[in-house]
Parts: sequence; structure tokens; C-alpha cells
Amino acid sequence: MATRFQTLPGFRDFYPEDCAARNHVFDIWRRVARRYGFVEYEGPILEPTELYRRKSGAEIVNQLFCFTDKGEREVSMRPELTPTLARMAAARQRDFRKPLRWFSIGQFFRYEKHQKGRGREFYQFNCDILGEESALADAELMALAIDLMREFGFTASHFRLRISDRDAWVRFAAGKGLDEAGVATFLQVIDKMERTPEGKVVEQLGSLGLALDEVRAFIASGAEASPAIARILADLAARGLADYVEVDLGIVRGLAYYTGPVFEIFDIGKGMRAVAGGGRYDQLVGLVGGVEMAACGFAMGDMVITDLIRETEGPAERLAAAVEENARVDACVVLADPSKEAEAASMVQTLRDAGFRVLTSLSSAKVAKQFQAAEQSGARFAVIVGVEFPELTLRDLASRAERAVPAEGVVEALGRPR
RNA sequence: GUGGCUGUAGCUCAGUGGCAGAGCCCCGGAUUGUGAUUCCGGUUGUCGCGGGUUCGAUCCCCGUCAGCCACCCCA
Repeated sequence: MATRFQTLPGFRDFYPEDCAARNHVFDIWRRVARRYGFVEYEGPILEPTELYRRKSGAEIVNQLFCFTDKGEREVSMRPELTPTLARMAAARQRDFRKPLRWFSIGQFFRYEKHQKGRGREFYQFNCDILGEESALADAELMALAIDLMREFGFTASHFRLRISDRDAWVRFAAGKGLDEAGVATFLQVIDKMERTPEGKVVEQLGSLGLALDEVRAFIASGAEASPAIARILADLAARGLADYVEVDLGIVRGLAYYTGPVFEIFDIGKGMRAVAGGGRYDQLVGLVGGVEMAACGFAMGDMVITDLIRETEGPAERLAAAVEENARVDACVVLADPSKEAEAASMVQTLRDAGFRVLTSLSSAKVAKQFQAAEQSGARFAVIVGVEFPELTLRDLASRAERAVPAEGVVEALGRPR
């Protein structure tokens, strides 16, 4: 037997139904982003490995799909878009009025072990505002993220957007006398605090000269600890989105380059998965592109959100409707008399020109077969072309009712293309 | 990177230390221009791969690869 090929580990085939589901997600990402006045951009899928090393450090290379190309260049399949965005924005920063409101939908690659909600290849929606320091920019992104979820069909009972602020933590740590390295260690402890046994947390904080109680008290202070968060909360409340938001200073997203407010969207089911996340990164454009530019943004991957949609009543129905619509057929033209092949071809073209989705048999199948195919296609109508042409028979495939229609009246008889 | 579970027809899965199975799907047929049901017929397997035990292994053992799940990580 010949070798059976299958996808590489962590890579996916998208059969038509999967592709329709993927496009449903893409459609909503794009629709909501445009509603907020964002414009779409795209970058290269292959970048110099150094671009990611610069941003994230040498150890990142272990998680990259990287290789040496035929020109001896060290290159990587992109694992994320932010460094590319920073380069692009910096390179032509004088060409654009600030703030930039840019979004992108693209495919990314990470050399990791494949598991639920995570593959070596995935699609990600990226949405960023560049050249704006106000916390209202952060709030705008959070509102957009919430509206994405609502557009998928989720409600406040399904998810929550949790807000934190790296600045608040840095001020807290500095007030306790921690140096830069101490702050970094401290933030990692906070990041894992929820999943770490209390005794170990006490020990870790103790080695930094901190007590668990004072850290907990700070987390409990919520918005009072951060003017930026207070501003964001007020803005989101004014938009009527308060129900979707909560302050949780315990949220600390891989704080490598975040410099201010950060946020994540979590599903409230037992999964408690993060479906989106982002924050402010005012230093990164300077680091990568050499031009100082304030920036904030967030990303949402396709795998977790699609899992969540399929598991949730409401969003799942919207997805199913989109998949069904994708495969919809309006009419099948049935050739009942072989001598009318040319007339049938002409009829097919006329209907397609009018915007209908039309199928017809590509081989000389028996009429019974053609009807069976028509029924299985899900078409609403069969248009029967036979000896009586230019008179046609229009058959409603669901009700099985037939009526005679002149050839020139078929487009009208079918109604409007959807 | 660590551990658990699973690999048998295109799909979902039975099965037994002694000839490889079912359902579904797919294809063809049941005479003239109408779909369902039904009936008849048909295709497809290195039983994931490699080794070991055995007279004989799809079955037992070891390894390996792949998938799923949990942990680690998560820009």
C-alpha cells in the first residue's frame, strides 16, 4: 500500500464544514473591528528569527518554527504579530495620522506540543491602537473585545473581561523597596498565585520581604490602586458594558513587555479558559522599530473561541446557521430531455447571472438521479428543462408542488437572491 | 518536557491465541420525465509501525509513532 500521508502534528485540515466555521469566526472579527473604525493590514508570514529574539529573548527560539533559508538567513514562521506591527508602524509612522487603529487576521506558528485549544498552527485576530497614551484607548479595545463576544452570541453569563494594571503593581513593588529584578520575580509569583499552594506563595513572597496579607489587601483594593483602571471602568460603564467587566489585580499576563493596563477575557464555565488577552505596551515599538510610540492591543485565537462557541448554546446555533448558509443552494437545473442540453446550460447561466446559487448535473444522469442530487443539495427549487421548452417546470423540492413557468420568467419566479 | 488513555474498512466501533466482522457512508441496479422507504448487488483492511513470546499474535510482552486528556509552558 502506498504511504498514507496525514497532517503534521498540530496542523489541521479544513474540510468545507470546518472552513465555513472558521470563516464565521473571521467574519465576526472583521465585522466588529470595522464597526470600531479599524482598518485591516497584514505582514509577512516569515520573518527574521532575530525579530523575535529581540523582543522575547534567546530562549524563545525553542518555541519557534525556525530554519535557515537558501540564502543562509535565520528565519522563523511568525509566532505572533506584534513585532511585525511594531516594525511596520515605526517604519512609516509619519505617513499615518495618530492614533492608528489597525487589525489583522492571520495564521501563526509555534513549535509546541499539540493539545486542546492549542496547535502548532492557528489563526489569530490582532487589534491594536498605536500613538495614543490615553486609557480611553485601552477602554476602546476592551469594548471591542466584549462586542466580539456578544456578536458570537455570548452573554454576561458566559464570560468576563478582567482588568489589571502592571503600573499599579510596579508602584506597589517599588513602594516596598524591590529593585527591578525583584519586581520581575514578584510579578511572576503573582501571575501563578491562583494555582500555587498558599504555603509556597507565602514562602516566595517572604523571600522578597513581602507578606501574603499585604499582597491580598492590595489585590482587594481593586480600582483604587489604579487611576487608569478607574478611568476605563467609568468609560465602559458609560457604554453600558459594566456587566461584562471586573477588576482583578491578580491577573498578570506574561508581563514581559506590558507597561500599563492589561486584560483577559475568560469563560465563566468550568473551563475558565482565557479566550483573549492584551494590554498596553508603550516601549515595544521603540524597542523593535526605533521610534517611540505608545501602543495597546489584544489578540484572540481561533481554537479556544471555536471550542467555546461549539460548547455554548446560542453561539453554537449561530455557528451552525452560518455553516448551513455557506452550503446553501438556491436551485438545481434538471435536464429532462437530452436534446435540450444547450437550453439548460443557458438557463443555468441566466440564473447565476441573476445571483442565484445554481447546480446542475455535469454528466448525463437519469432524471431520477438528478432529482435525488437536487434533494440532497438542499436546493429550494428544481428547474426542469425538457421537450416543452421554452416552457419550464418549477418544482418546490420541499413541498413537491410544481408549476409551469416561461423561460423568461424564471428569475422572477425564484424570488430574490439572498 | 512529564504522566494516563486510545490506535481494527472512508466513518463509528465490535471481536477472538487458530480463515477479519457489523452498522453507516459511497457506487451500481430494480424498463419511458420526479426525490422517500424498501429490495438486490458491489468496492475498500500490512488489525498504526517495529521487534519479542508462541506451532500459530489483530489479541500477550517490549519499543516506537500518532491521536486524545491532564500537568509544565503559553509571546
